[in-house]
Amino acid sequence: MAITKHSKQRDAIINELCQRHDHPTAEEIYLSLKINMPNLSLGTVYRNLNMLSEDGTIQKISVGGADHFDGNAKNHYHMLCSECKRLYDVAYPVLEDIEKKAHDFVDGRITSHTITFIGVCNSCL
Amino acid sequence: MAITKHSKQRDAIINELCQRHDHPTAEEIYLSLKINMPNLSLGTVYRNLNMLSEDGTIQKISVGGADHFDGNAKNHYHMLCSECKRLYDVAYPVLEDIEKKAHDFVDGRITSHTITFIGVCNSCL
DNA sequence: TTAATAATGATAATCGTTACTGTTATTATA
DNA sequence: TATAATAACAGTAACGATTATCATTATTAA
Repeated sequence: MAITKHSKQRDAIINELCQRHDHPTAEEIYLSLKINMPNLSLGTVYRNLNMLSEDGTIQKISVGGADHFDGNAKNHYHMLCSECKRLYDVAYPVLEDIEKKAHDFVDGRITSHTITFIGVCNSCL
Repeated sequence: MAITKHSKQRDAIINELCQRHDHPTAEEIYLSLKINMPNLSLGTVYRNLNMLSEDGTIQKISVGGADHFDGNAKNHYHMLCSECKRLYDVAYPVLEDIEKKAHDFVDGRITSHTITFIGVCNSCL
């Protein structure tokens, strides 16, 4: 089902996600918002995050364990700390031509790409 | 717990994973092996796949939904078909210097990287 | 050959996520 | 601005993937 009607809950979810840059999980967003919206439902958070990532307003990031969400819809890269499992933005310039170049190595059509660096963040070192 | 003792089950899992190139899930491996090992346990498959991927013998690939496993431990890239969710190898040359280059954009140490192309495979087009 | 214990099979428990259901809020129209 | 249609909601049950537990079996070293 596409988004047609407005809702306070969805506004709050988008707002929360755009204000923080730590790529929270659905449950982390839920816990943050529940303080001021005591009868918010976890299912509502999941439903909205999925709708928003399907229509390209936000990004869903699957790196094992729980999915993370990113309010920045523009393609960019991430680093996953293998110790604390936190996910960081990496401002490495996006490889604009990699999808075109990769076409020769693929049987099909490429629509996007992701790069994830794995390592250990400074607070874990 | 690190691997110390030998087991038929682990041999069979490694063998199965190295013979096929379709990046099966734990359950797919389990179902294949169960034909000739009727009392193989799914937990055994998971336990061994995790141990093997921890010590670098195989790769675990998390792309949403169930984890996939790859008997080729050398770094290489993948394409995920957004239609059928199958995972394909992409023989795009590995960007040997990207981790060094990315270091400037990261607070921490990078140990590896993955690239996943998203698209639609030929059998779905 | 025996003793120590890693690894197993079977199953219960957990975790993240989705589906269901009756109620509420939003929106378009009279 | 009342009414009707229905998207979105809260609460909860169900689900699929994975991990944990535990008694038994297989491997290995002495």
